[in-house]
Amino acid sequence: MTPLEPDIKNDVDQVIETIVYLYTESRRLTKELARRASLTGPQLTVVKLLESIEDLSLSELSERIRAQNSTVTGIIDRMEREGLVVRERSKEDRRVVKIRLTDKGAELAREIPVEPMEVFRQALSSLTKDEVRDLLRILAKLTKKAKTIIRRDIEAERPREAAADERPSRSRLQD
Amino acid sequence: MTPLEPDIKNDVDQVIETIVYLYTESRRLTKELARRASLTGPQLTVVKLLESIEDLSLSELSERIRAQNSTVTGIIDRMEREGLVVRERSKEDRRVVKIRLTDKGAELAREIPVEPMEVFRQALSSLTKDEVRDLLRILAKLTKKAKTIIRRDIEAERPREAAADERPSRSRLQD
DNA sequence: GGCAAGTAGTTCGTACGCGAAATATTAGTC
DNA sequence: GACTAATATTTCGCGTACGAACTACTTGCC
Repeated sequence: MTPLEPDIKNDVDQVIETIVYLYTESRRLTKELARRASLTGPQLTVVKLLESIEDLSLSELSERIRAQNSTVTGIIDRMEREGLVVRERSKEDRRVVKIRLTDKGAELAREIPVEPMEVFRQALSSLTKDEVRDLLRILAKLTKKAKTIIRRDIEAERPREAAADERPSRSRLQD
Repeated sequence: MTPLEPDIKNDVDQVIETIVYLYTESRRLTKELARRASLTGPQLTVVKLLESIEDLSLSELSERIRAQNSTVTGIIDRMEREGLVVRERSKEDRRVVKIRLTDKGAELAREIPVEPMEVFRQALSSLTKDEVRDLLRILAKLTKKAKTIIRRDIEAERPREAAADERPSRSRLQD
């Protein structure tokens, strides 16, 4: 591929810096807003998700908030302890656990008007339609390339010498 | 020409989705690459930072990797335990702790060619120069707006006059 | 000099966040 | 119907990640 020019390298770093900034600040603000309702960031996300969808399995929840099942188990544990949600085993498939808001959790959800990544949404509203389109197009191209790189890189786990053999080397992307 | 269309909301969500995807996948891959050197993601970041700069105080390190001092203390603890870095009290200011790579740490750094956020860098190289410029310009505008929102929102936390009343329960600690 | 205020780093408690292993249940095969 | 593979969730160990409280040291001020 075409190697980067020095000044482009600089722009690239700037782009990375910006994306990291936007992402981390957005998370931080979500956390701050959550704190006012005595919640954590992830808990707020779960509460708002369950408010709109209601009756999600733990796996579905994990997928939505981009976390592993083992992580979500802990989050739900603490929310259950606080009386915000309840676990219910599914009748059709007894392996599945459905998560629902309690009355207390639903009331809390109503009181909090925010959505996760709200900063993004508000900030994006300051862009023109064309800018949003451009942004989306470029980011889409970026994502496509990134997916290729990720796939290649995961498969190239043991490329150098055949000395390594202890790694099963399976790809695990959940997207 | 049409001022507002329903699919703009869709584009906005798409942009958010994409940025989150890029960020989280990039972190995941960094972590994966670090694992091959028996490191964690943050540890890899620290090693590569110290390779290029050498002699950073803990606070400077915290700032660079966008984490709190208390977080970095733990990371350095574990790296010191592994013999990758050493702590050294500064002569000029005995409160300051300088972090340096050991020979083992320096050698490890040399063996690892990656930098954090490497996926971004590689993926961005697939864009044209103009696209990178556009992306940078739009993201800069986005950041500016986001900063305004964040500042406004933080100020709203401590209302100078008693204008807050829609918040029912006072938030306590424990979050 | 002496002391109050500030700064650098650590400690502590809590909550993610992940991967590997364990458990429980369902589906597929003969 | 029993055996096996697959799926959903939990458990466990470890490493971040943060804010509040604490210690050690420095600076500012008199």
